[in-house]
Amino acid sequence: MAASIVESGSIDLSNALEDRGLRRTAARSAVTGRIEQLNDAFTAENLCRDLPDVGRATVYRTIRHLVDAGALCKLPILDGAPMYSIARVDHHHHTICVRCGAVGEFRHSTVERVLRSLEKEIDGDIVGHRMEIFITCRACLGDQHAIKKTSR
Amino acid sequence: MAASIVESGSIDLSNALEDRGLRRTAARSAVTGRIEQLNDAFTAENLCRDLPDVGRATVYRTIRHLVDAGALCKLPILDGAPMYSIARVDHHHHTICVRCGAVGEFRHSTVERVLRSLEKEIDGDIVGHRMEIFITCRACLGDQHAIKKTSR
DNA sequence: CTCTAATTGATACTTGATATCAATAAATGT
DNA sequence: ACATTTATTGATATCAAGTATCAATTAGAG
Ligand SMILES: [Zn+2]
Ligand SMILES: [Zn+2]
Ligand SMILES: [Zn+2]
Ligand SMILES: [Zn+2]
Repeated sequence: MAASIVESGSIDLSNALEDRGLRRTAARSAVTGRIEQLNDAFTAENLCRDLPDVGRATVYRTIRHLVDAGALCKLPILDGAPMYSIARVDHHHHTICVRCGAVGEFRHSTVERVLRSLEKEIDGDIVGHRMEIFITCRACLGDQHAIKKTSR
Repeated sequence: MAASIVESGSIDLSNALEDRGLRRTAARSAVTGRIEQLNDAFTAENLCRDLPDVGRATVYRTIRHLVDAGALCKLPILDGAPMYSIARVDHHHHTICVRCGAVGEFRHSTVERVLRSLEKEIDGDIVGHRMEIFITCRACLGDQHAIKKTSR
């Protein structure tokens, strides 16, 4: 059930696919390899550009498998394409730098406690939640000349 | 500075536009009127369908103005077009029914307290946040035959 | 090595949204 | 009321993100 965990604590992406009964192919290895090489969150188009020899459809399909497997988090961005980041710990939330797009993770038990206390107040059954904190990251605070990494 | 407030506590949409120096036109009144008539969150395409005599560009432009004015909340949905809902109170978060798409609002001071306590932990300056709770709403719990309202 | 089912990727298409720009309508001043 | 100016409109073209199709290829089982 639980996917393989590598030293860093994050899920091994190829194994995550294999665990779902998917074949190990060159195209999928190219995609997972590239994602693991990246340290930051990325968009599907980023990957397509980085991997011109892998078809767009395959890039999108592989990302979808990884999200379904829980190995990638899909972060809806207010305008434009969603970003993806490797899910390094089990349950967490994200920080997103509004200047450079860098994505971080945080865990805070209080967030979950808030949910439990809201259960009374909310007119229905809670089935999930999402929280993002928008920040100006340390790097961007120190660099007045920062440019959006995700060039569009 | 603060936009006009009507009895219900929500912002009057036409006034919100006027407050931004925009002209009061028939097309804009049609859009704001329709939004106020709707009780639920909606997509841009919903409005276009409901208002065939208003050009798509105008519908999208008017929505953008209303979001900029803070009169509408834009809710990024994981797949597909964002939904919009009237901002009824100043600062709040949203519940989204995963079955029917109904959007609600909630306020909880603990959420804001969590943020303050995270300030130490987060590597940068917090500039904003977003939280959504996914629910099965009361109506959907009682109705096994519920159909997604947002037909696609 | 063979066979079968899964996978790939070029292409066409869909959807959501924006840019263009001539025609129209709102505000302003006379 | 009328002329002038400027904002607005909306048909159309275009863009962007992502999916469907499907013949050709390839992985994995036997
Ligand atoms: Zn994550
Ligand atoms: Zn940054
Ligand atoms: Zn519901
Ligand atoms: Zn809040």
